[in-house]
Amino acid sequence: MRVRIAPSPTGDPHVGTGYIGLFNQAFARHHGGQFVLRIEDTDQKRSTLQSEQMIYKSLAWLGLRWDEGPDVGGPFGPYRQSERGAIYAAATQTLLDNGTAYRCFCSAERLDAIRQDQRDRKETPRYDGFCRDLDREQSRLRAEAGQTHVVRLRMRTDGESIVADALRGDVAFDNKQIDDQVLLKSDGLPTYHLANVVDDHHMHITHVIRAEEWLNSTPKHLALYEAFGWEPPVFVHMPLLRNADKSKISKRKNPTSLEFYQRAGILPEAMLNFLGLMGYSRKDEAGNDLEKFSLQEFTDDLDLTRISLGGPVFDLRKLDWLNGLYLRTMTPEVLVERCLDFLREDERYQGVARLVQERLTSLGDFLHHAEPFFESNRPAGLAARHFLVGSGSRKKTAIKLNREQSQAFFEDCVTRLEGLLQWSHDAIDAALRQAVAQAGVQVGDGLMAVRVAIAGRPAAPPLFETVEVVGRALTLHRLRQVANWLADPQFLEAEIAAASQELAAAQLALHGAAPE
RNA sequence: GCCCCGUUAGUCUAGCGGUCAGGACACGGCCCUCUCAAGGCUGGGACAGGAGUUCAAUUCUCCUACGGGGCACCA
Repeated sequence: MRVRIAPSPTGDPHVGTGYIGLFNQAFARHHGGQFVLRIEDTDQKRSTLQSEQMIYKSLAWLGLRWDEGPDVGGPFGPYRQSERGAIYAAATQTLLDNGTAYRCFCSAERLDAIRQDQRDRKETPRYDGFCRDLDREQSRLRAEAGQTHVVRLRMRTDGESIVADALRGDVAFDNKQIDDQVLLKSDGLPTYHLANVVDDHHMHITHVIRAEEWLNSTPKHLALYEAFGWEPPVFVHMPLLRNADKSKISKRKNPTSLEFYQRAGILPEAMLNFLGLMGYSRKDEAGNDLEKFSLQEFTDDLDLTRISLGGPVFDLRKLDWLNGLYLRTMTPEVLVERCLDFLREDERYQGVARLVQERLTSLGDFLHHAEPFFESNRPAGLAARHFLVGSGSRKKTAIKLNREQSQAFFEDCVTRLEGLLQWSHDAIDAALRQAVAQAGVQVGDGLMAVRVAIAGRPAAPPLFETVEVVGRALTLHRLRQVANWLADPQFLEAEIAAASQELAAAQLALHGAAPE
C-alpha cells in the first residue's frame, strides 16, 4: 500500500498538513507500505522554495518521516510537480487524442462574464461549453499558431458519478453539476486535478487520504482515471479541522502554522498526540478513551474506519493540557535536555542573546530579559492599557484611539507584516511606521502599543529587532490575539480591572497598609 | 443560488436496537498545601427537532433545522 501527502508550498507549513500527514504515515506504516511526500507547486505565482523548505522542516519536527520525496528521492520521482512538465504534457496529449479533453480559447473576460451572468440567474457557475465542440484540426492549428489556450476535461453531461468514499460509502454526483475542469493552464502547467491524478497513478498510490474539501472534486478525478484507462485509488476524505466557530481552520482565528507551535514550546509528540485525537479516538482496557499515546501506539492499531466525520474544533486548551502532561511525566534530566534543546535549536537564540546582552548585569538576568521571546501564552495583564493606542502615553499631546480604532490599528499591523516578503529589520520598520502613520498617532505611542503586544511589557529591546527575532508566526499570533481582545470589550475591561487591582495590591504590599 | 458532507454537554470523543449514555479538556466545589501549579475526590452539563420501522431507538429510514465544504487558468 502506498499513500502520500501533497502540500502546496504557499505560505506557512499548515497544521492541517501535519494532521493529514499523520494519518497517511500511520496508515502506510501500519500496513507496511510507503509514505510519499510530493510537492504540489504548480501555482507559479504563490509557490516559494522557502515555503517548501519550511514544510520539510516542520513535518520533520513533528516526527513524520516520508519514504520518498523531493528531498530524499525515490523510485518514482521527481517528486516536485514543477519538474514533471513533460509527464503532464504527454498525459494531456493522450486526452486530446482520445477526445476526453479539448482546447479552450476563451478569454478570462468572457469566462468572468458568463459566470456573472449565471450567478445573476442563480445558476451554478460553470463553463458554458463554447469551445467544447471546436473542430479538432482547427483547434490544433490555432494552438500551433501560438494562440493562448487552456485544455479542459470533456465531462459527461448525463448520468451520475459515484465516489466510493471509504468513510461515507457511495456518494452520488449528478454529472450535469460537474464543470469542464481546466486541466492545463495557459502557462502550460497542469492544475491540481490533472497533476494529482497523473502523479498518483505514476507513483502507484493506492489510497488517497486527504481533506474533505476535495470530496466534491473527486468525480472529476474519477473521470480522469477513466479517460486514461487507469484504476482509481481508494478515497478517504478526512474531516476538516475547525475554528471555534466551526468554520474551516484559518490563520485569522487560530495559529495554523506548525512553526508557531514549535516556537511556542509545544512538544512535537504532544502535537502529534493531539492531532491523533481529532476525529479519532483510542480506548484503554476498561473501554475508556485513551488520551495520551505515542506515534507508535497510534500507528499500531490505526483503523481508518473509526474516524468520526463531524469537523473537530482545534481547541488549544486541550493541546496545552496534553503538552503539560508530557512535560510533567518526563524525568528532570530529560526535561532539562528538552528545554535546552528548545532554546539551542531555535535560531532565534543568537538573536535574543544579542538583544539582551547590553541589558545584563549578571548571567542570571538572561532569563528575565529573554522571557518575552519564548513565552507561548501572553495574558493581557498589567500592560493592557497600552493596547488602547496612546492611552499609556505620558505626553499631553498624545492622540488616543478608542477600542475600535485600536483594533483596526492592530489588524492593519497584521496585514502589513503578513504581506512582507522579507522578514527583515528594515521591512518591519517600514511596515510598522506605515501602520502608525495610517492610524494618525505619534510614532512612539503606536510603536509602544505594538511593543506591549509583542513583548508583554513596555520595557523591552528595540521593537524592530525584537519583532525580527520573535519571528513571523509568533508576532502575527500575538498581534491577532490583541486585536481579538479589543474586539471583545468585556474581556479587555476585565483584564484592565484585574491588572489595576494587581497593581494596587502590589503598591499596598510595598508601602504598607493605606491609612484609613 | 445549486451540489455534497456532517449533527452525543462550551470543546475532543465512546456508543454501531435494550447502557444509570462512558472517558477527557474546560468550568464549579472540597481535600492536599507557605504560594502557584500538579494531584485526589466531587458537582453541573449532551443524544438538534419531527415523522416512520421495531416489542424496543442515541443507534436504522425519511423530512426539517442548523453547521460546514465545494461550485477558479488556487491547491
